[in-house]
Amino acid sequence: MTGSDGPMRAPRMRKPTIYDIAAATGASASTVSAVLNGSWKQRRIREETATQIRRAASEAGYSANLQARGLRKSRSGLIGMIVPTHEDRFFASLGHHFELEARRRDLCPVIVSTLRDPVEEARTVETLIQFNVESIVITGATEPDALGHLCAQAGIRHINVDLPGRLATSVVSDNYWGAKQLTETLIRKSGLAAAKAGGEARRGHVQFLGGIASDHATANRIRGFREVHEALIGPVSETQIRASSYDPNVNERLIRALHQAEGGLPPALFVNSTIAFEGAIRFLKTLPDEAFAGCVVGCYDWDPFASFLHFPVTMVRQNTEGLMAEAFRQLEGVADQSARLIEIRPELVAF
Amino acid sequence: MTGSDGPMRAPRMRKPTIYDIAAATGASASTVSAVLNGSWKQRRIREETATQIRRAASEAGYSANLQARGLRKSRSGLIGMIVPTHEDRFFASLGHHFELEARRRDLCPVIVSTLRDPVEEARTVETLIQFNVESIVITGATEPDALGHLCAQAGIRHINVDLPGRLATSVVSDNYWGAKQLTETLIRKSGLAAAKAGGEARRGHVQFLGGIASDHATANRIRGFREVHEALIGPVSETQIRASSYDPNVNERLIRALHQAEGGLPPALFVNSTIAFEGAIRFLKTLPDEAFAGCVVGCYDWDPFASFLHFPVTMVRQNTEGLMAEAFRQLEGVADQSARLIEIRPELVAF
DNA sequence: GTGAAAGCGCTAACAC
DNA sequence: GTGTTAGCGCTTTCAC
Repeated sequence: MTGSDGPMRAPRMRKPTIYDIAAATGASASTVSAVLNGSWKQRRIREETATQIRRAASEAGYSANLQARGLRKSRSGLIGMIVPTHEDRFFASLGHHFELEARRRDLCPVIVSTLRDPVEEARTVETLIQFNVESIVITGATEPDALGHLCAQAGIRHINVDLPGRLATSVVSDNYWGAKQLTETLIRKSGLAAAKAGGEARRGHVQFLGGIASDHATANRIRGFREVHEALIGPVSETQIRASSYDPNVNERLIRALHQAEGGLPPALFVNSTIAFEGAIRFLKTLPDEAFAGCVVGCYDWDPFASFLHFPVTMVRQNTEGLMAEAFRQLEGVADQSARLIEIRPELVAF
Repeated sequence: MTGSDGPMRAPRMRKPTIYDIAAATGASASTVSAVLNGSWKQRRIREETATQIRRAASEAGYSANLQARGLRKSRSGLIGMIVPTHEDRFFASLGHHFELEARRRDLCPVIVSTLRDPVEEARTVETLIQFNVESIVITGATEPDALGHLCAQAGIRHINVDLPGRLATSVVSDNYWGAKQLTETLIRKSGLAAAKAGGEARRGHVQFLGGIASDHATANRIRGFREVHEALIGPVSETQIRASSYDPNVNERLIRALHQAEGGLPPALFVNSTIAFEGAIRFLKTLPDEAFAGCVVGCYDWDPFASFLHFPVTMVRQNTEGLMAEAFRQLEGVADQSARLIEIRPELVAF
């Protein structure tokens, strides 16, 4: 039993402040502050005083109150990111790289998911601003500009990742390019183009499934899909594109209905996002292996397990590390007023 | 162009404070504060003053400084959680339910991943404490008690989820029970017990792969595995249990080596965690379908895609929602000093 | 080399 | 019903 108020200090006792350390060492609060936060080089403090203070601080279990520091310096050392969900490989990976980049800069990463709910998104951004975060990374927001507006109003640097906005620089995947690559691969593998060239008649057509046609990513993927399809096969009909939702259940129903109406799977299937894919395979797995003989499957987005299904899948793997690295580069760059759009190419992975 | 300093206020201008609103309305700072933070019921403020203040605040784009409020009230309205990674279905799902529970209580959820790095874990918990979070949920920590100690020292309520500690109540999956179920299913499906009973000789044995034998979860799963194995088949040999890492690469090598040494797959394979499974299937997918004829596969943990591989897999799905709900219940309960261990049963999912 | 004092923006007595 | 005042714990001139 030492008389000290050391490491086992009873819970809920007032945490020690610089004043306690000052009193304990006979130094002043400003000296303690300087010693403990590293700003002491400018203050030519005697080595002896410094060590004494540091010892006292560690004995007392002192640890700075970051809210007080933040208030005084009007900075927080926090950097925020909002994502629609963590339960998705793409966003989880973006989050992972966000944390790495943040830590590399001695910032504390705060990621909050908002479930694609505009109200929750706004509330969250508002909260981050109120905590004085240094900057905000906005990913997969339903209304990037509504959030951009909140940030601009508060004078907080921010950047859109994945989905672009007009109020800040945006770093997005090159969805158009990726969709073209994927579509071309699917059509080639399906033999549809060759069949058409040879005058052969083939039942069914290339099907696009999942996502929301009006959102930026899906819109560009559809554009890429359409363009390649038109070049290689011909016009795309309305029913070839079913992009009304990311929801697994909805997409499960869609593919089932499609299968029933057509009496089989389409010769090629372009599934937009692993989330939609998850729904689709719930139905697909009920089919016998033979059902896949005449169907090639592609998925925009990547998942390690999806690469091991009982039929081959070509996937587009987005460059999350590159997206995040570029996002931080932009956040740190000279405040180029113009809201630029930067596109990062994904990678095609075939199995 | 209104003369107002409204929504489009130039970036980086000082954000308005209650004093600005006070000056603009002729009220005092405390009145403004009371009106704007809802604590005004006790202060019987005239409806007229209140609306006037609210209007001025919204015109000025006022939003409270949460660091100042937190400093004054010594609370932050934040609740922290640390996870080893977001790139894993189990932790992503835990995180998701953590956010739901937090929001239901009007707390701002802050999840930080620490990559199973003890140093990063401690630094992160320290930072959360410094921000005065209301409580901390610790999941998948390498050293729960080291973190528990930091929290106890700062008088912060905390709870261990998934991996138990001795310094705080722990809510964990019933790994022992889950492993028994899974092992029993695998042995039954493999026909090993029947073969043994019938005096038949069968090549190979049930293999346990992945995880770290010394960590709590793995240890209990091994215990369950061993117990059922001994009851149904007999003693477990050293080589039947390979639990040295979660790393996909390591486990890919392990299963490959095993396959080579035994000249085929084991009659039953118990893979511990989807992460290890991800590595295992990198090798398994290189094998022809016939290779799986005599091998039944199980995975402790669940992934939607893993349920659609080209061989059937039995999986254990942990009850993340239940774990998190119980964690919050405990955090809110009367500060029962004893560090209890609460186990939540998972669910067996067969495909 | 070090201390005194002001103030970051907010809340909560207490006064009137 | 509303204003005055005193901090919360820290950083930062400025003085000595």
